[in-house]
Amino acid sequence: MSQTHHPRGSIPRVRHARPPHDDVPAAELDLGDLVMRVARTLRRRGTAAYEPYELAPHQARALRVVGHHGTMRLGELAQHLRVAPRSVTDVVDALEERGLVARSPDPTDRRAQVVGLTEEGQALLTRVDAARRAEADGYFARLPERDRAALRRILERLERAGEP
Amino acid sequence: MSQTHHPRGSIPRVRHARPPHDDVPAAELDLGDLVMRVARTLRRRGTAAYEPYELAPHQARALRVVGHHGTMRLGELAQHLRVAPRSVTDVVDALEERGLVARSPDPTDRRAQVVGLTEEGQALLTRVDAARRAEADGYFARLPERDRAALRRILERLERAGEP
DNA sequence: ACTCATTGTGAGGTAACCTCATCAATGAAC
DNA sequence: GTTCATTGATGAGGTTACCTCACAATGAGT
Repeated sequence: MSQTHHPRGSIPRVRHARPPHDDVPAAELDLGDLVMRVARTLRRRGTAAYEPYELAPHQARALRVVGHHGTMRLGELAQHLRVAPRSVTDVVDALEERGLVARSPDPTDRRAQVVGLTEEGQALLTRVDAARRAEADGYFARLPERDRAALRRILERLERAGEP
Repeated sequence: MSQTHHPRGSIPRVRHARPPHDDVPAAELDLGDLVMRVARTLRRRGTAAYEPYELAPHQARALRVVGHHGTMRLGELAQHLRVAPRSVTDVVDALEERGLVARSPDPTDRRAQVVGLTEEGQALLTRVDAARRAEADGYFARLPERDRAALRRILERLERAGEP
């Protein structure tokens, strides 16, 4: 039962001793700080939310992208995740080691490889999607629907614009 | 002029070989993903923006908090930054090593210490603030004023609400 | 005096990134 | 057909920004 082998992209221990969080006013913070702050909270919550599945947030994200987008090249995945190509190797390694995704040679280019969900990955994705929805409900539900919509629109606009 | 000693919280090399960033549509992304995405962009830009001062983004943030808030305890700083108390020790170590802040014993409690800006830290803060403003202009300026205000309001609301 | 909580820190660890160098396969140019 | 720059993925190695646990020194309550 005890899975003692934590090969590479594992999630050994997630305890989060209730990070200090009083009600320090968010004054004098600029937009950048605010975003980072929310991101930090999100990462913490995400880590906890995906813990039952033994997925790190980033792994879950990759799983979702591959699942929803369908089989794709590693480089493509990197673009979607907005990280350096090298970085996806690790994520895919971890997911593959758990049998959630599988690499296979790209038939059109023998340098490249494509990643796709396995049966098991597909199954987990379903559950993860549900967890994600619940998680989002738990955090973003603080906002009225209007604000959520506005937030989505604004953030999309921010990231859509050409330059990084 | 080359400061070859990179003691601890140094920033040796920040090259960022133009992270892959085509125009992958932000579809099927939930709010959480979007926030993380923006955060990632911000961190990258922040790293670059603060590079001239040899400050990591987190160090710059701490410097600003201490500067604007005035001398404070380490634990207090942790609360403001929303990180575990242990984590500020490192940040303060790094800043202190560069002579930007100084620890001194808290007169009211001999267990505690307080951090404050040094003369030099004050001077740097001024410049960093300017850089930060310019940086924000470069990124958030994509948004019309209305959206920026909305974003700020929404994010503050999100973080204000009690639980993390 | 005795116990319990709190402050900061040493030790040690993780996730999520990155760059650089390398290697194989491609594809265009000669 | 052979050379050659480019590209896809990865091995090696590094950084930041977090975290937990254990502990010494202090302070506070009984």
